[in-house]
Amino acid sequence: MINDKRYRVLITYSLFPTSIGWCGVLTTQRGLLRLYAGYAERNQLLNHIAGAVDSHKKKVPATGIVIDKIKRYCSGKHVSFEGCKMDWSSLSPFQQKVLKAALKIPYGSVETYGNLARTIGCPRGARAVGNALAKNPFPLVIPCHRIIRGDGKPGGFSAGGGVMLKNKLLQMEQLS
DNA sequence: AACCCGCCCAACT
DNA sequence: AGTTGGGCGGGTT
Repeated sequence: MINDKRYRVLITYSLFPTSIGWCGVLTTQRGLLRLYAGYAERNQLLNHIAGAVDSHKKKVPATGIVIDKIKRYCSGKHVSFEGCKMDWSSLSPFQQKVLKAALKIPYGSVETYGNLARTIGCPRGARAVGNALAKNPFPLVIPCHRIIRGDGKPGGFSAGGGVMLKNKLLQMEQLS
């Protein structure tokens, strides 16, 4: 539950439908706080948001740079999320290291959990990397779907649509 | 000090 | 191709 004092200031949220399902965005003045993607039902998403933050939040229209990028990405466009301001304050140093390394994997390419572990100087930390990615608060923007297992299988995906969505995103990027 | 994991690798069948 | 078993490191309770 994100109900820390430091978040009490203001959280805004928006919901919007896309080709990969309902998506949602939570923001603070520090930037993007959390992103949701791939929900079949709007209410599902709403419940997840309700479970993640307390009542100090305000609904705002689904507009803005980040949301526009997400919409374009979901329609199959080659979108760079570079420059998106994100609120990292609730993440551990290790999670930040993993997510920032994942951020560098370009559109249309993939990397393995093991290799990502090596690039952050943690050569036997593949599983720890998976653990950190499982809690990625910014799916799509931080492309955790581009990280797959060493044997070529997709591995897991904890955002809205599960592994099905992971495969769909990878397929979308190959075709662009 | 136990668990739990979006893993990996070698060694099998 | 699938399965098994040991090892792994970070996070959570």
